[in-house]
Amino acid sequence: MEDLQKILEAKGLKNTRQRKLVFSVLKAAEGPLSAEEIYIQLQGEKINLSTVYRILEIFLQKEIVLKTNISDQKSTYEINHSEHRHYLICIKCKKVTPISGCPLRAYETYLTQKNQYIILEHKLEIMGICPDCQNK
Amino acid sequence: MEDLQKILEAKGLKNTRQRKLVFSVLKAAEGPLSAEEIYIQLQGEKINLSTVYRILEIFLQKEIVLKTNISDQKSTYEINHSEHRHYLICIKCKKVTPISGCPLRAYETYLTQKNQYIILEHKLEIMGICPDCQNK
DNA sequence: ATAATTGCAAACACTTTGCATTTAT
DNA sequence: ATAAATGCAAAGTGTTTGCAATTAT
Repeated sequence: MEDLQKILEAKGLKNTRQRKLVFSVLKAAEGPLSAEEIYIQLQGEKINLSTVYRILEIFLQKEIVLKTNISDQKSTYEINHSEHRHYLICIKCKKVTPISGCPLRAYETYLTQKNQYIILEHKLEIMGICPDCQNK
Repeated sequence: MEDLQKILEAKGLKNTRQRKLVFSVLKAAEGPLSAEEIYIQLQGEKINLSTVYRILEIFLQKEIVLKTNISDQKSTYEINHSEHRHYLICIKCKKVTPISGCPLRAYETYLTQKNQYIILEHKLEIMGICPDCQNK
């Protein structure tokens, strides 16, 4: 957790109990989590759901987390390992599996040239049926 | 619009005035539209926003449209040209530009083998700054 | 000490739903 | 004639906000 302290300090943010909590939940998570999922994992701790939202918002601004809209309504958040990641999403059990590597670097270069776009980032989500659900 | 009539008939759905309207707006659109954007384009016509939502929902089930969450909150919809598409999204003006071709077919094959996943579909969104906004 | 952060409750934005009425078949 | 679709208003989610109280520096 020393990570966080330095990061926050460097960005002029206070190292509060609630921020540590949210950060630790995200750090331990396998995949992206919604604000509510984080909040639920913190039952017993004194923290408000709106505080979770505010923390995620400021973590996002400071690029400590990434935000995605994998599923329909809820946004989800994950630690921003600068090396970026994509996920396989099982349409049956909703399990989210990280995949290593990104197939799009070369393609981005091509697109930049063709469309005169300055490309900053991309989101890729691949949906399918996971091995477990195939055997049901 | 004869398209729609046949499609609906084949799926046991009624060919209503409202469904024709929503379909025609989507057909004319350059990129994905939110329910509200569709509704706004139909001002003057007698149609309710909740009807737009219901129509989009049933079009989605019947695979007449595709649904995405490009931006934060609102879902957007587009005609399901079976040949699938991806978009460049300008982070400044929010303009959505379709790109031709999909760079992921080969990669999907590779993933299937590596992860034992049955891959059904994917979403790819590429964010950047469009040529117009670069000159501002 | 003081500026930033939090909790709480209330507001907001997007979407869904129940039910009576209308419409396409 | 009848089952499906719509309009309307009300309820449901997920998220944001104003303000007073608390907390990290």
